[in-house]
Amino acid sequence: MIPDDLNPAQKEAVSHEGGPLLVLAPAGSGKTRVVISRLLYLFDRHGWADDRILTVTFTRKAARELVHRISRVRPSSRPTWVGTFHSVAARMLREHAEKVPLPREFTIIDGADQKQMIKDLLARIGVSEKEADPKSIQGRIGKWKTSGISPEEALASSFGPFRLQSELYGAYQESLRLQGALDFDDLLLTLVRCLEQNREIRETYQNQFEHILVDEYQDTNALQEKILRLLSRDRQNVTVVGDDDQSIYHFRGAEVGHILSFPREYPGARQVVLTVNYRSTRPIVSAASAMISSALSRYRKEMVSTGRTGDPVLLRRLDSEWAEARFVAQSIQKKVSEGSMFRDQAVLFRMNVQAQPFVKTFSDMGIPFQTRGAVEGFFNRREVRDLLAYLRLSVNPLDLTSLGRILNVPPRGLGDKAREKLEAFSRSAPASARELLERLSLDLAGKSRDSARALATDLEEAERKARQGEGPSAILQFWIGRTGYESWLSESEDSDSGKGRPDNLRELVRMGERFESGWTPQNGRTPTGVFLEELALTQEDPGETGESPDRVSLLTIHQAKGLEFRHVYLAGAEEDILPMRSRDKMDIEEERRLFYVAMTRARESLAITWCLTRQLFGRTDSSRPSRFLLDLPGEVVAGDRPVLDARPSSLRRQTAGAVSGQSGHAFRLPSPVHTLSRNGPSSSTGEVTGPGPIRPEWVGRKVIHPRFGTGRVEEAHGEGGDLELAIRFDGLGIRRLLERYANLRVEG
DNA sequence: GGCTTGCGCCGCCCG
DNA sequence: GGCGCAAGCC
Ligand SMILES: Nc1ncnc2c1ncn2[C@@H]1O[C@H](COP(=O)(O)OP(=O)(O)OP(=O)(O)O)[C@@H](O)[C@H]1O
Repeated sequence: MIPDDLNPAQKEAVSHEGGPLLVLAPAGSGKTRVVISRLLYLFDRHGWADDRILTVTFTRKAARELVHRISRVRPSSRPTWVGTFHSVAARMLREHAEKVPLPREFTIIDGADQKQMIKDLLARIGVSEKEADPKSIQGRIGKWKTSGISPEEALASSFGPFRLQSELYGAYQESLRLQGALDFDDLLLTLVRCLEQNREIRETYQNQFEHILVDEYQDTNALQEKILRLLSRDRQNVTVVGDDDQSIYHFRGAEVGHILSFPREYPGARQVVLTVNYRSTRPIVSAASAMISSALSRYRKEMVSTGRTGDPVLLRRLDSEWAEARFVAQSIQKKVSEGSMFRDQAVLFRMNVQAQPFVKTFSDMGIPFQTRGAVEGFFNRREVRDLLAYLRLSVNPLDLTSLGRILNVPPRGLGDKAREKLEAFSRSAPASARELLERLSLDLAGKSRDSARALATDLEEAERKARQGEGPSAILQFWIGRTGYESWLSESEDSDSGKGRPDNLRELVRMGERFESGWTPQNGRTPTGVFLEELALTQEDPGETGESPDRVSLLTIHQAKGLEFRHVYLAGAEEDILPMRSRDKMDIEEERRLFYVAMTRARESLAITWCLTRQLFGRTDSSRPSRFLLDLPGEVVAGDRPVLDARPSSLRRQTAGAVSGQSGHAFRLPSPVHTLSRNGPSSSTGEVTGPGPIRPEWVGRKVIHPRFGTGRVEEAHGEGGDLELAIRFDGLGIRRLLERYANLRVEG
């Protein structure tokens, strides 16, 4: 019943009875393993049916994986309540749609739809996007929702610039309601309200769930915490598992306080501590422990390795992001030639744009890879979003945002005029898309009239198809045929931006087909409805089988959470990237945790790279090594030294070679106190001069930059190609640039 | 009404 | 370097 190879602490956690349980443990210590074993244990021990335990995972992929692993160990059982808080909420809300009340086929909208709606609302009240930035409004609404603040409450307590935001919040909610739509936060918020207010529904679930397990508990937000409490029986039948050092979603409202105060908040809680990192070799464990031990305000945990030896953590400095990609590509090929698979390896980075050089380089060198960014790119293609809007409308005819999107796409004579009329109708008397279109046709003449009528008829047919259970592929085909979308695309296809658009349509249809072939009927749900929900909740191909082909993974660190790879390459360990400099504030502690999460994904080998220069948004800047590199103990790293060094690169390479040695000779890095942490990266404001000869003759010169315009040199150091200037540009503040890349014109 | 063109704006992390 | 949007032309 309990796997023999678990250690005593793990076994204790798995078999704990009576009262809430917290497993607070470091990376790779087998927390997820404990969740799975405990799930199986509880089913066996108590003979509970498949739907009596709720397991909450952080991603849907983790949920799939968990179900898969369970069915492998015990083919007879297939837990039916496994998912993210969002998907669990969506499911519960649909089960009780009439009582909430919500239309059963409510639409789940993503961030992009959300932004579009806010833009539409701003346009409606005649406020320009300069006066009110849609993105910050979106963010504000999200914060209000996560704090459980209603539009009325927001309005009552806001003043000044927040006034408009809170008014918009109200309008936005009303618009969602009329359209039968929920955004991500609404899924949680609506469920919280429903459970709070409806005792019957609450008790149904409390009775149903004998136990609730939550993985990655450190990254739950306030609403998710409320849901957990509401679903539990007096906070007793709950197991939570997590690591405060791996809390990396503060930016979207997660609060590490939930895990830290669990023992206080959940009466009688038992806490189990795991300390052995089974995942990684000793050097990786040591390096990661050292780097996280400098974190502030953490729950101090021990992390010990199994003693498994391995190569030191390889540090590598490169000239540019292209050199970085080439270096990683070569390392990957080397590992493959030594017997590893491509799928054993992953490249991790802080932000998606960093994937680009890797994508190009890997393609050129014939290295198979997969990126989430490409998938996202696909779903953000205009033609894909258009077609999905048609599909959404077929399932939920109240979805006027989708109607607005496709009203005149392809062009059918329903332009701005028609749109205005439609707006007016829907405001005076809310109605379905079809009703509105019929109404509109009465108000138009000629071709436009016919178009509106035809669209209404088509819509009716599509709705019927969806209701009768036709799958997404058939309905997509129907719309492609009816609208002539494909031929419109090929006609209007201009040289580059239209490339491959028809292919994307076909790919979308194929996705639908794949989904249908794996679809098993669920009570009361239509396949097209489920397809759309899967899409909304994952932004992933719902037809994806879950088998992993032999490809290298290109992932952001956030995406890599909870995963492990034999070989990991952490790219872009640079100031302003990791840690990332954000416009408003930098949460250096969260950045440190990100670095820690990245390192601890590696089982056997870890290489960390940084670049001297990097092209971001079309301009080349000099880059400095991440301050976090200085926290890695010299005994467990090899390779280049992360110091800010302005000497010519030829010289630098010689020195580095002499120090590092190829075969992994350990060396001791200078103590951080005496080097970078005092006058290096932490002073990215630019007052401090970096090493290298100072070049006073440059200071005070006026220069012209092709982008930034005129500026004055404030500081200069370094020679030849490594001459670095700190220039104060009018209105832009100080920028540090390498003279050789900056294309400067010097005046006077 | 529909299409082109040029300009401004941005820059993250996500269910 | 790429996208969305407003202006301006057919
Ligand atoms: N008792 C054990 N003996 C051997 N290997 C184990 C044991 N427990 C866990 N492992 C292995 O250690 C690795 C990490 O386990 P798991 O993913 O469950 O850790 P985790 O604590 O959830 O990690 P993280 O928090 O970093 O995501 C897995 O490969 C797992 O199979």
